[in-house]
Amino acid sequence: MTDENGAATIAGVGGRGNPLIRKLEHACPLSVEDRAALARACNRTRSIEAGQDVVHQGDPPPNVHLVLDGMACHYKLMPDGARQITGLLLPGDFCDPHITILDRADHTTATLSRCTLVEISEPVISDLMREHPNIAHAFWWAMLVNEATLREWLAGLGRRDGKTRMAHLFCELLLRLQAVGHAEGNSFAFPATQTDLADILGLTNVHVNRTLQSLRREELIVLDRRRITIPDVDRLHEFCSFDATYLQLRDHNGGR
Amino acid sequence: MTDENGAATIAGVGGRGNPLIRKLEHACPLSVEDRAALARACNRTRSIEAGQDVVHQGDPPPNVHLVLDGMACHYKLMPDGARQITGLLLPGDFCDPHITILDRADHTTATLSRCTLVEISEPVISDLMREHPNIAHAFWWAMLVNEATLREWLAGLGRRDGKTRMAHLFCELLLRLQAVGHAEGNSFAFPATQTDLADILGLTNVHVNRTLQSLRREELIVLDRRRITIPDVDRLHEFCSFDATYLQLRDHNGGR
DNA sequence: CGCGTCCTTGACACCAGTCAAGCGTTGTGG
DNA sequence: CCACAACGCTTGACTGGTGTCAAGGACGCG
Repeated sequence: MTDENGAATIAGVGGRGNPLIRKLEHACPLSVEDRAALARACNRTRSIEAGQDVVHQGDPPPNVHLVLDGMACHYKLMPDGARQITGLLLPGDFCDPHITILDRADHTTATLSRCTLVEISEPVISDLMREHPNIAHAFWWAMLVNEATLREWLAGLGRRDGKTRMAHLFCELLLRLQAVGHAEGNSFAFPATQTDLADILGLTNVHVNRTLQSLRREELIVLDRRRITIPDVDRLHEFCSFDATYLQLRDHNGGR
Repeated sequence: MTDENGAATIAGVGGRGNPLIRKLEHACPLSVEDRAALARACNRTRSIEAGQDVVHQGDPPPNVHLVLDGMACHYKLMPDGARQITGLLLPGDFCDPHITILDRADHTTATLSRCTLVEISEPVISDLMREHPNIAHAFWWAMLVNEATLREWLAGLGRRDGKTRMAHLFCELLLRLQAVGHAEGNSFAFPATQTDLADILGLTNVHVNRTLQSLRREELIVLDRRRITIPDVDRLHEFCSFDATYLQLRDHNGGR
């Protein structure tokens, strides 16, 4: 389970490349000390392959997991075996820092691609928040953005059809990945399978396939070898009435 | 806007009848001082009639609103005018205590029935949390339960059909209302219209009507003059595979 | 080369949406 | 006291977005 390409990764997460730092700087400016403390908390990474459960529904809540690279998710299993993904964890994302307050997890955390993770214990989180007010503020901010995203997804499942729902998701992913420097222009890696996508959107894999084709036919997206490119971002935004307010991102790539 | 039957209400919220205190005691036991501090924060109530917006989507985040009586909700308006309710506020519920971190609200808060509300300013919240560790803990708990509920609703919209979705909602409401002493046995007031219910469940009012009839026909619920009675709770739970874990309630009516 | 996983396609069924009309209750004002 | 409007509830006929089932194709991996 230890990281194979460890050296490169560790070098990466210490500097400006650390997606956690990039993400939190959308909340408020961080001092050099803040950044150093965050980098220190990220020094023990591990790599997990795709499709692995990290925390099981019903388990007592474990340490906080942070994604440094790859794509993970939270999901719930319905009694009939259906799966609903309730959140995507992109680089820089972590599950609730105070999750340990609860008795048991209400959902499972799993990887959708090979992931580089960091596990941070509750005391370390608490120390970070106590000694670095900016970090405390940023953690709060991240938690509130998580919740706002949950509401946006809920509204989408309730009131959008499959096609706009999917388009909306791609708009969100592009922005979130750009915010942590994991997009290249208007394209980003999308390692999830169509079945995963179906479990995000509340559809079936068959219908996802058709919807995807429809979006491609209209050239709203390009999907090639698990990479999504959005040829005309404005057009896609207009198509699904995307409003990024809920993500609470500052001017992208701006920092501070 | 001031409370008309003010005296009675204020007397009520000071004692054990205060739904906020009853709710938070599901998180951890509260001392006499904790309870007194909470009661003090609730001393200025106001009454608002049904169907009024309290905080508008896009407004800068205002004070924290707490519901003492009645039913309110968070909703989002879709570009085509459709409404999706993303959360129900029952007695004892409040919107995120740290909402003021964000620039602007991503959703609207509105009443579904005549409501008794309390507005608490951010500094008061901060003081409460600083000087009463139990209250701080309980606020965290409440926020995490909110989020877990959001996930449960999301899973329902994605992976349950209309009938079980509705049944599941009624199971949740019964438990939440029992937890704050606003249910009578297995029945509770449900002031929302069928259109409101549709906006909660992601359905149309027409379909809600049919679904409701179906549940009544099978005697899973009784609905009479805006009051819902559940004749056989176990049967309803089984019907929709209800698992109350996400609500994180201690033994009901137990306290501590 | 053979197997597994994922993607693709077609035919058909059904849950839920749309449109439209009618009914009941409540509240209001002439 | 009745007329009338407003609102919420109910019903029917029809449509359509998605699900289901089933089969085959493409690709990667051992």
